[in-house]
Amino acid sequence: MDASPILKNVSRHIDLDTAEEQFFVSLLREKEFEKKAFVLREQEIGRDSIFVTRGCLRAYTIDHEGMEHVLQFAPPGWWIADMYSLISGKPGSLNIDAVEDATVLLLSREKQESLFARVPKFERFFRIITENSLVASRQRVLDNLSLSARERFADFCHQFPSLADCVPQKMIASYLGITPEFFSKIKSEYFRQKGPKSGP
Amino acid sequence: MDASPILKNVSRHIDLDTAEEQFFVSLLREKEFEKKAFVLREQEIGRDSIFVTRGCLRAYTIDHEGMEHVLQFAPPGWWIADMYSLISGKPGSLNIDAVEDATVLLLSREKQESLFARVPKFERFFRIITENSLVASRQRVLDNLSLSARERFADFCHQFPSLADCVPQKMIASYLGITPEFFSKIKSEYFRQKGPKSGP
DNA sequence: CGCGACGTTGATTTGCCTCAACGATTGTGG
DNA sequence: CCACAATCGTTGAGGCAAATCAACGTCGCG
Repeated sequence: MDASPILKNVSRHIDLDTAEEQFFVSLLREKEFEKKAFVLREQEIGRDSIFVTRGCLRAYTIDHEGMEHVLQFAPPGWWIADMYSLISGKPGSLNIDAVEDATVLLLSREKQESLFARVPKFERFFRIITENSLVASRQRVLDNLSLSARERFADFCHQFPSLADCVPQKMIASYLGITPEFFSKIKSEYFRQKGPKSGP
Repeated sequence: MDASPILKNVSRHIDLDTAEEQFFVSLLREKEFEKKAFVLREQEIGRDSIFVTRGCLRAYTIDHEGMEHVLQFAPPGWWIADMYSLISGKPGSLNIDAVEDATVLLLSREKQESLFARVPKFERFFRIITENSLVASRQRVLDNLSLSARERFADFCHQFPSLADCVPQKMIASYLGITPEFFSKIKSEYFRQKGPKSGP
């Protein structure tokens, strides 16, 4: 298991000595998923925080009409989880699957608690990344309230320029809250005046 | 200053001895705001986490067309802040003002850090309430993606039955992402078949 | 009392959805 | 390695949910 990506991620917010690093890594399980494989299904209990080292995951719900709604994409270096299920211990409503073949590191809630007990700094680490996620999620709420579909599309292109390469359009459309058909129309209109693959 | 509401709030997630309680309370500043007074304006730096003990605050942005978009209401017992500004130290885009006369307790980021240093349990407390906020915010994103205006309205009525009493309709409309006019139409249609103020 | 903010209601418009038909690409079993 | 199906993306015609615009009633407050 190559733990360097996750150690680099952790070191963005806290400093660990070698013993702490080793203890942390000893709690992780590495797992691989093929494209379209489920990491977590709705109604299951999500017991793990998931860190992606290769490929891309996605979290989404299915509504009463069978439509998918994408909550999050997780490319390498990102954390993903059904946090409702994780903190309540109850069945969640999120599906998490692999957009493309992926490798992840899993940290169960149980092991996370023992990590907090032995290396309290991690309490700080997870507080900080949760704060950052909250800022991003709230910004997304505001974007949905205040921006048109075209504006949200343009924002997405700037915020995640690389995701379009590995994620099907219909999933991005779903993330933006529009239909695949309308996404296609917006996109062609957008690149008509910007030139395909950006300007000068 | 009556610190019992905030101590009760804290005790939901961590246990404090008397010395810890006293130290925590010593870091708080109490402040009052009249209806419509600003707690924080956009472009200012939000240095405080805000706990409401009386009245009601609201956080919102103003878009390029001058329209307000409500991100959050904070009745008594709720925390509110411009977390982007709080954690980055940069000017934020949120306005926070009083929907009605309010009393709040302020904890500056600086004092919060000294609190973490002296009583590490608070690192845990804020991690947990941030996790809960994140769950709620993500659920709201999903609601905006998957529900109609009518469904969001009905959800809001169940989730915050008491807010309608102290918050003007146009602010609730803004929170739900609809116009005041359409809110009015939905509302009359909703109560036509449920009876005003709910059934038996 | 009179003014301004708020809420209501109706007529009209519009951004985005639905439905349908059609290429392009992917992938899969023979 | 190819035939075929399945999935995906594109394009157009028509429809609907919610916005906009406008007029009017009501309430709180100076």
